[in-house]
Amino acid sequence: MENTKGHTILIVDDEPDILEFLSYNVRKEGYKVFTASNGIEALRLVQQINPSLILLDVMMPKMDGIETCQVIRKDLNMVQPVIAFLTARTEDYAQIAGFEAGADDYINKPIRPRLLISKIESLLRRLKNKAGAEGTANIVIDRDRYMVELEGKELQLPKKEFELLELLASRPGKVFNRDQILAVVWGNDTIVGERTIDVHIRKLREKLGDAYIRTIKGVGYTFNEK
Amino acid sequence: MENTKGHTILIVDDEPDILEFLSYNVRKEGYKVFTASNGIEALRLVQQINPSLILLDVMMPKMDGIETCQVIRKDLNMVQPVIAFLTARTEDYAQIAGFEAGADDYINKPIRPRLLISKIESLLRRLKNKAGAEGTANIVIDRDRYMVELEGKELQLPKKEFELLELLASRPGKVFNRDQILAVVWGNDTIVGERTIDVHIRKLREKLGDAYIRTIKGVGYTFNEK
DNA sequence: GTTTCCCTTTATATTAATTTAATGTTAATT
DNA sequence: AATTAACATTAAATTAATATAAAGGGAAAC
Repeated sequence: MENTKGHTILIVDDEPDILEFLSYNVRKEGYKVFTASNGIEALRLVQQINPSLILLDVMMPKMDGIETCQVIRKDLNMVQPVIAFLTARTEDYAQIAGFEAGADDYINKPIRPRLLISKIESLLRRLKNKAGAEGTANIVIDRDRYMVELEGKELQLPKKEFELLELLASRPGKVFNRDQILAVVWGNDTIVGERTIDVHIRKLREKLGDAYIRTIKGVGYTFNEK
Repeated sequence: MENTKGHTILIVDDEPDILEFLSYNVRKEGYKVFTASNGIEALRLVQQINPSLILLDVMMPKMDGIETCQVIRKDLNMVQPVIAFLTARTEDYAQIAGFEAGADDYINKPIRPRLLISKIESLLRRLKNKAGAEGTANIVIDRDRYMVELEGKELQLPKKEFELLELLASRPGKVFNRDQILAVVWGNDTIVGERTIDVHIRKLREKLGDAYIRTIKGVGYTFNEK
């Protein structure tokens, strides 16, 4: 397991003393640290340094933390960083507004270095898991090579099974009914018996494991949504 | 090396939207990403950043992907990167002279992020193992002499067999269906019987050994893949 | 002019994918 | 709790796809 060091962290606060105190302590742990003293400045920097984590003061002049967070979260072209708010204990309203803006965590002032570092590590660990399994299964379907990659394992499937899985996995969570499956995988004109789909589902489950395809009785089948 | 998996990837496409979409998705995985919007720009960048992998759009103004690829391949002073072409699905395979230009892979548009990442990983893995130790077969194809060198042995092949093998080996792992094979090897207009391809496959297997060409029943044939 | 070799076709065998059919299980409904 | 429709499961039967061997035509080589 790779450690969490080597990440870029952006710290944003309008008070120079706090900024210096925080960056000193975080840098000491081996992280690459950048600083900004307000939201505008932060937004400019974010583009360039692509931080994994932003520590964002809520109360700031010009553009406050919540607004800054919202702007970042709206930018779909950005690799979304983890965002933690720095709040004074008294600002309890900030928590509510903050979560809506897309915050991942809160750190209360005054900040104790030990706690800060431990929170940073925990947040970065969470970031790492985010990429892999978040709800939907980690499946790749390569039509070119007629290959299915599930949780890293490569699978070779017969034609019908491949196409059935391709359909189901094209929209994880969506329930496909039998008519839809027949229309896409078998074609609208071909007529097959009542149990044909079931048998193919069975074969897929044998190969993938039972966890991926779920039966919604009376409705159809759905992929994943673990 | 902060925030990267240690590989530098250059993405080249003339459409800003696609460029942004791709670089976002690749960057998210931790690669160091550079972008260029045409071949000229790409060539300039390549010198400076020494990418491990280039994703290269085929259709571009000024200098298209194929030409760009050729220039890179001719530069003997360059650490040769892996090059994957980005192609629209409509672009007829026969008319893409890509594998003669030295491409390592093709990725069809529209591009699905999951598949893209999986292909990038597979290509970079292949780069690591280089010299054909594991993975792709060690085959050299000499178009001028209709000569194939496989694992050290030299083979003289008849025209049709040669061209069939050349096609299959141009993209190890890709499954070519009968229509694609007919279009490229026989030409779109000629009509041959249902079993002609099989017989040529048979002859190739006789000469190469059975291990290289695999049948995907109902789909087509593929070269190598272990 | 004969021989050789490549390409294709044809006929039949072989293999694997797909479907059917028979029976067991589950879960919703009454 | 009984009923029933929907689905699961297995094995056997069927079909589709490809493998293989053999043979013939025709062009190029000798």
